[in-house]
Amino acid sequence: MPEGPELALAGRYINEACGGLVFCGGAERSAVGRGPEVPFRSEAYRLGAAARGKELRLRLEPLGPGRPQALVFRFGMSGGFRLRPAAAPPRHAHLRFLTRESPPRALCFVDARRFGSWRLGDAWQPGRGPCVLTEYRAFRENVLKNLDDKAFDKPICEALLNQKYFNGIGNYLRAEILYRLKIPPFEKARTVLEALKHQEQARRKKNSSLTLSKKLKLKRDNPDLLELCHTVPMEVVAAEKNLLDPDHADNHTAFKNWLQCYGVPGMSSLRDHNGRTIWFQVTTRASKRRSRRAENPATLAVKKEEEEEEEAVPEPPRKGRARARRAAAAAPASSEPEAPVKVTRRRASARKGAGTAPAV
DNA sequence: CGTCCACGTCTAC
DNA sequence: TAGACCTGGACGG
Repeated sequence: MPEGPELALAGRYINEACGGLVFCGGAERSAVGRGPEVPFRSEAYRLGAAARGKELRLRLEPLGPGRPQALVFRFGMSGGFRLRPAAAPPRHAHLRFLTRESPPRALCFVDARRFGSWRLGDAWQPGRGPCVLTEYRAFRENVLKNLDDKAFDKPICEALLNQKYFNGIGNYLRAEILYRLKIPPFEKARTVLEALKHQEQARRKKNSSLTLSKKLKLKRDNPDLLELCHTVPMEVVAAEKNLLDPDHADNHTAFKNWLQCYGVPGMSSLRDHNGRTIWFQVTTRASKRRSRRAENPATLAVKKEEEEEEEAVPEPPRKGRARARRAAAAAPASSEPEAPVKVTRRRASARKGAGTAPAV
């Protein structure tokens, strides 16, 4: 579930499904939940939610006397919220808020892997930047004003996971965003982003004579990297229709269909320096020409025809820097030169699971 | 059965 | 920059 869009959707889900409900009692915490007991109890209270990047704030507002209580959640790899009959809570529900309905229901914070957590109070985690979804202006400025930060010494694909600057971007979004512009993932972040500044200025000059509506259209049709950090996650939020049931089957299917790069057959993948898989498309001179011509591709058709050509593989990480605990697979023999890094190119026929296809 | 992989942080050599 | 923290799904033998 959980990158910016999923947190935003969880917030909407809570507000829409629970906005009209009255809750009562305290917050029931499971024995293993990664968060504190919640010092709150009320005979009648309401819930409201707001998301910022990869955090979600929940407010418990008593209808009668009593002080409100706020909680800030992070979802880790598997967290989310569900409203369920209180008698049949989902597995791994670590915090539950009961409604006053006749057969009561419970809004549950569910998190199988327990990398998620909550804290008391309404403060966002200090050090996380503005939300790419809800604070676009501030987000953009925060990046462009701080390009001297060493965070931008890193490859763009790694910088995009830095929540100090890209609060809400995660592993699938970084792939989808870079893919839209065909930016090689291991290009230095500062180089990519400095270019935006100049580009911004150049365009402003060039377009100064155009009408406002033409300017807007130009901007829409040629989004830069930072704009995509906003619009791409917005697409996910807009696409999800079954808000009231986060685990409705259609949702997942729609999401899978939306992905153009992450985990998609035909795309390539590498481990970044933190051992995370970065998905991207190997670009060739030919394919660049092709996509420039196509501009608004009937995506599926374009993907299919992607085939063998001499490739301009992005600068790979200097080392395999792979997973945590490897079963001593690749021989550690020769130290440097041949990086154990594999560029995997999946053909359309390849099996669906990630990491299956043969290296080329 | 087993191994590998997963939408994310954290902290400790 | 390795791990640690977790469960569960997909796939292989």
